Amino acid sequence: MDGRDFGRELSTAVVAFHEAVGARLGVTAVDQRALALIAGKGPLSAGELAKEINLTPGAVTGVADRLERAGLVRREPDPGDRRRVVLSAVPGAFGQVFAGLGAAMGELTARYSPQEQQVIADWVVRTVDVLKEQTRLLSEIGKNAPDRT
Amino acid sequence: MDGRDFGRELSTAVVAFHEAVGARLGVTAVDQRALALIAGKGPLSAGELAKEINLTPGAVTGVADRLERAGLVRREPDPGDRRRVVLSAVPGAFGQVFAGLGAAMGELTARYSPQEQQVIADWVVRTVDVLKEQTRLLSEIGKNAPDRT
DNA sequence: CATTTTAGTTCAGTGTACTGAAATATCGAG
DNA sequence: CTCGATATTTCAGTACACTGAACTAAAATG
Repeated sequence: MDGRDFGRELSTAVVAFHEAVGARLGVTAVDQRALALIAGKGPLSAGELAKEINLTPGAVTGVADRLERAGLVRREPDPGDRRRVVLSAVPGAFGQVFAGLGAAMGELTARYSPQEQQVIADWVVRTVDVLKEQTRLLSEIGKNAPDRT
Repeated sequence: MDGRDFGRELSTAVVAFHEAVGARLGVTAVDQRALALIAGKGPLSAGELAKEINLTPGAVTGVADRLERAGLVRREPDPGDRRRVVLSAVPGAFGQVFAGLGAAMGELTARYSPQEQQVIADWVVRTVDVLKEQTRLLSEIGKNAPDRT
């Protein structure tokens, strides 16, 4: 098993898991990426989110609707500018869905020695960087339409 | 960084990458899971694939159409039973899309010692198992509709 | 052979997420 | 206080994948 196959199996399993989560909660893959952004970068306004995920404002309303209905984000008017709507992740809600996974992963990780955990953490961090870079490349090249007949 | 966060960042990056690939090739997330199945389990008939990914035969025709158009699978009549259509992964085609990723991952993995690679491989395998198990759990529970008002 | 069963495609209908434009509400400048 | 600019929502129209049923072709059964 080399680096390639690592990725293949793992990424298939990850995608399948996300699909299951999405089906369970009634949110799309895009919604989940939006949630990850909100959770990661802190509260975002609808407009900021629209730019980040490259969607029209109208579509973002839909994203926010679904995430709010699933109990994953809160939608609050910005006290400083009441035109704005600030989306923030509901603390713990994300974790609640991923509770089973989080627990299982914690348990799994605990079975490795601290040095081993260090190696794994290092690999994951670097893998994430690689994925981000490759995603960026794909998106840029992807601006030429895929060749169809 | 503990086991939970491993998963979060990594899985977000994986999903984003898959979305980019899908957009580039004009295939859906489901199509990609189908491709992974075909590549992993060897050639499958349309009917077998339908059972595996829980889709109607009609939908599978669409999956096969898109994968074939993207040059990722071949569609050939089964010589032993000419009603059947066998879907097989086009060798290298998958790799061509994932070439950049594969190369980068190979390079990344090579930077670890054999023992470290062993640890990583072990962790990945177990993580895949955990993901599959959690996906299964979600899908089963998910048969109760998500609670909506 | 005739008949039934099985495999896959085609097609009409449905659901859903996206775009683009109009509507609503609030801010900031003069 | 008025007016133009900005943020979000609403809404009609569009695109697309899925279901279920009808259809075509080939195999198995008697």
